[in-house]
Amino acid sequence: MASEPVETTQLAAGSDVLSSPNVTRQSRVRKREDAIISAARHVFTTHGYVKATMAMIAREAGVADGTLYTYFENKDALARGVIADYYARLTQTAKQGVDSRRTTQTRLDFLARHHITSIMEERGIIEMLPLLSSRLSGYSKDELYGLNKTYVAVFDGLIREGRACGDIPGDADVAVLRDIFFGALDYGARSSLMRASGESARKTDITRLVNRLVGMIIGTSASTGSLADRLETVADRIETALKQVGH
Amino acid sequence: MASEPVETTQLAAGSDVLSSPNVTRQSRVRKREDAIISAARHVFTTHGYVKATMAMIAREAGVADGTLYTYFENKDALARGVIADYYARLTQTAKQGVDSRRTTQTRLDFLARHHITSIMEERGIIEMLPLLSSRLSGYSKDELYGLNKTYVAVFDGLIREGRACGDIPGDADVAVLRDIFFGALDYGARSSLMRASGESARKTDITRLVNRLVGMIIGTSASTGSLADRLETVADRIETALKQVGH
DNA sequence: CGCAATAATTGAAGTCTATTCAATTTAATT
DNA sequence: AATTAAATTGAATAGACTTCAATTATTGCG
Repeated sequence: MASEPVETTQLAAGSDVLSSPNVTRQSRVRKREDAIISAARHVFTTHGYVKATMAMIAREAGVADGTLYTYFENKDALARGVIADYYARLTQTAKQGVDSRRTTQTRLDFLARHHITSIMEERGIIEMLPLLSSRLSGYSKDELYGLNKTYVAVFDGLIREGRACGDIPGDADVAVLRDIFFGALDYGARSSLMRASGESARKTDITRLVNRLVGMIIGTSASTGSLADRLETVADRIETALKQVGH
Repeated sequence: MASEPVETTQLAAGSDVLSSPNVTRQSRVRKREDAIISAARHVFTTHGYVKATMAMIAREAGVADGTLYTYFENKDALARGVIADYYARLTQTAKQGVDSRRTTQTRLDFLARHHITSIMEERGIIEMLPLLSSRLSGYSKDELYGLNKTYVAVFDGLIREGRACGDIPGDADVAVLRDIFFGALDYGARSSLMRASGESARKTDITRLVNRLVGMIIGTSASTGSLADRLETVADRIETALKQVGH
């Protein structure tokens, strides 16, 4: 429809990004990617994934709309980029904090506080996760799956170490403890923010939850009722069998 | 641009919805609202909030695009409608199941299983929640906040009753236990689905998590007649499974 | 340094989707 | 049967994501 090549007016595109000597192309590209991710993080957290627009992000990053697409395939990929960056930072600071502490209890305590605090601060980011996790299957191929795995590995290591030196009793599946730990913290973050009470009230919320949680894990007494356990296993099998009959 | 009133061809709009006698307008409207919510639930769960389109929903509900907007203000409101409907059903079945059991242990156990099972089945629905919760403030005015509150009230009541009759030791804040309970179940549902192992593996995941969780709250272990309690749990589950086969 | 080749950037155009609204059909009422 | 009110329709609108041909910037080389 449009016929003539238009007189484009583009002036001084990257005027602020570069201008210092010996910056290689690669370094400038990396810098721009950072700028885009920062802008995206800001826009996503303030407006939410749905209402955030690519135009807003481009404007805040100081680039044209089209430029975003040379760095990220689409809006989805951009959001995933933001989350990936978040996980990287989270894992790094978590490891650091854990390493600088000695006892199992203080380490667990730190990890819990670190997690819930980060979540509450950058809540909008993790909220995008379920949106993006490509409908169930194929998620394990996703980069985010791996990043999440390395993050929670910090917790897993703590548990195993704690067991080895007798600080943590019981033999519950680490996966179960992990679900309880992170699940409670995520949910707790949400509900504390929703109550929307003041800063100090939230502090109290955090302390109560973290203490309880760590206490439960460290003080867990092993229920060794193997007979009962086996009974439930039997129930599992009966249920499965019945369902198969149904179909 | 378009000038002339067009010869519209609309034929037999509600031909399938009505056609029985003494259906009042109100009842037809209610039926149509149900149809829309059902269609929306289906489309939202299969495609996710973002990729689901109003046109898809309208088509599946058997109405014109515009009709959706006489029932729900916009896409957001429609999604909230779906969630509200979900919560209503969830609360009803939860209450019912709890009331039909006697001991604190079996009740808690049922509630946990009921929750995680429902979540896993209709996972896409609750995943929309964070998207819709109007950015923090003002959420307490939201209908969904109230519905969630009445739902978790079932758990709260259980805890208080359990304390009153000595089944649940300790004096931890109920809010903290609630965060741990529902948080662990939500998170556990996600991670079990993500591992995407088979049907029976997921059953085992659920059993492990629920047992641990209930054990932690009740104060655990094989102290007082837990074998008998667990036996009842097993009976519960067999009954439920049998009922499902029946349908 | 000048020039060709390559990479990055741009923004207008294309396409798809949520939402509106005037016209129309259907139900309730007198 | 006629009138009033409600519900429904679907084409039109506006705005968002994404593409791509044209343009600009950067690198490598003689």
